[in-house]
Formats: sequence, C-alpha cells, structure tokens
Amino acid sequence: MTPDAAGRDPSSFAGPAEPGPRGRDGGGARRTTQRAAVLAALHDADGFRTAQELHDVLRAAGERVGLTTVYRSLQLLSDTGEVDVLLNDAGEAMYRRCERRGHHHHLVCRSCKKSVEIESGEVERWTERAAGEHGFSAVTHTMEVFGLCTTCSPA
Amino acid sequence: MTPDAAGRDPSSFAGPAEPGPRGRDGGGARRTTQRAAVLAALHDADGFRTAQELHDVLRAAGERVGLTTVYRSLQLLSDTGEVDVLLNDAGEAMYRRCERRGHHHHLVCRSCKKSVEIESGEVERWTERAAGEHGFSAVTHTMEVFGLCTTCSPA
DNA sequence: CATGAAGTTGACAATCATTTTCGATAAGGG
DNA sequence: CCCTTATCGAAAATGATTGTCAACTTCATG
Repeated sequence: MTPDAAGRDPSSFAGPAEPGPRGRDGGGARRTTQRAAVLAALHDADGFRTAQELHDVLRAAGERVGLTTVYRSLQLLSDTGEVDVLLNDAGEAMYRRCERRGHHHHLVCRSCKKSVEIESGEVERWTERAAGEHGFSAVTHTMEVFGLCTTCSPA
Repeated sequence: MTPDAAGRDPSSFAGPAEPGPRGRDGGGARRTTQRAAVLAALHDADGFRTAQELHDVLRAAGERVGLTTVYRSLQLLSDTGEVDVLLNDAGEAMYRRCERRGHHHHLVCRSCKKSVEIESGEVERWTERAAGEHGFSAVTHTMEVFGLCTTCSPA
C-alpha cells in the first residue's frame, strides 16, 4: 500500500536542503512549513488537484494549514511557474507540479486526474499559421487533452 | 454608426417565420420573446459575450429580460449546440453563436472578443495520436487561440 | 542567543458568477 | 376562450476564490 500524505518525507521540500539564494524574488520569500506542505502534497499527486482537495489531504495528514493559505501558496507557485494551472469544466482551478518548465500541454485522465506532459511543435506551428492567416497577432493558446488513462479505462 | 441592439430586426428570430416542428426537443419548448431576444443579441455580436454582458445589452435596448432568464436561455442554447461556450481566464463562461455546428475551434481577440471559427484536422489527428501513445482512450480536447485582431492590433 | 522588521498565517467576512426557489405569467393546443 | 404547463424573474442560496487584519513566524543581525 502506498503511504498516505502523512508519511511523506518532508526533507525534500521543507528542509533547508538547498543552500541556493533564499526565496524566489528579489525581496524576502520565506520558507514556511505551510508552503512546503502544499508543495509536498502537490508532489505526491501525479495529477491535477484543486485547492480544496489539497487542503483536505493536508488536514487529513494532520498538517495545520488553512484553506486561505493553500490558495495563497498555489497562487504564488503558479506565479513563479512552479506549478501549472488549468480550469476544469466546472471552472475550478486545478494545480499540478510539472517537470517541464516551459510551454507544454497536458493529457489528463478524466477519472483520476493523472496527467502526462506533452509537447507539440506541430500544434504550436499550426496555431501561429492559422492566426496569421486571419491577421491576428500576439498569439497565445490553450489546449488540454482529456481521456481515460490505462488504469481508469474499462476492460 | 452601427445601430445598437434596439434597432435590430426581431423577425429573423422572434417571428413565427420558420413553420418547422415547434420547439427543439420532443416535449414542448416554447417560443418566448425573451429567448428570441437573447439569441438575437448573440447574433448581433460577432464575438464571445458573457451572460451578464448580454443582459446589459438587452436591458439597455429596452428589452424586459431577467438575468436569470439570460442564463437559462444560454444554458438551453448551449445544450442543443446552438451556441458555443468557452471559459475565459477569469473562469467566466462566454457564449457565441457559431456558423459551424460540428467540432471546431476559435481564434479570439483578447481585446474585443471578436472571433473566427477555425478547423484543424491536423490538431485533431495529433491529439489522437499523442493520447494513443500514452494509452489514453475516449479522448476529447479543448483548444482556443487568443490574439489581437487587425482592428485591435496596435500600429 | 536575543531582537525586531517584514513576510505569513488563518478564521472570518466579502465578492461574484451562476444556480435554485417558487409564486406569477404567458404560450399555444384543444 | 381555457386550461395545462413551460417559462419568467426577483430574491435567496451556493460555492469557489479573495480581502481583512490581528497574531505569529522567519531569519538577518547584534
């Protein structure tokens, strides 16, 4: 059985392991247990999770974290690009810690939310071309692919 | 100057023009002025609009429609596929009356929300393939392209 | 190790889009 | 013209996310 969130090793995130420049921005971003916990919970999941789900997991694991803080931490993390955000059908924000830092897309399981990072120069190029043909500039795009992963697939 | 919503010809939507089978589903969907007004307002716009924006336009045009009804009408219209929905960055639903009935994507102006319908077998195929490579089935996807249209583009 | 300034936290209130409620109203077949 | 029933809409409810603000950490420094 996989250990639940309570059993994870916090050192990989919370500990003062990395001696690098403290904080993320010029000012002083502090290293707090709450922030580390959110990041850790996110790390334990291999799929997208909502702020509330993460909060539930943390509380269930005995962490003392407020929902407000979870939202703030996620906001912070997504601002710095450390986690990716996407809106589900219900319009709720879902977060995920991604390996890839640059632009990429996701293949998300509709059932368990597990996801795989995918890249596509093909799509990027098509997008640019299509936009150009219609005179649009400063083009950006969003694209997410949903399906059922092998585990959640029937049969 | 383009006539505002108040000046549109209602006959094209509200009038008993089409003698075809009444309503949309087997039961009894009635033809009401409010529903027609929402559809008409949507028709006047060549871009995506939020429910509230449509409501404002209708009220400004002197129509007597409640916000609730606008929401309900849009829900109805999107259920039957008569209008397309997409969530903006803020997570708000935006609606648009599209020419194309089948699956397609949009090129949306970030500034004025004007949009163009685009199709891409290329993207469809790429999506299927990428999903297949990772064992995902029952694949669907969302994709929207944003940019600045010629009118809103600087220079 | 003590200290203080500044970043953080979290319970709770406030937003805000969207939905639900439910009595009043209108559509349209008979 | 009437009656059944879909529909309307004002107001209350919902639910995710954000703002408030006093109490609390973190951590560079003395």
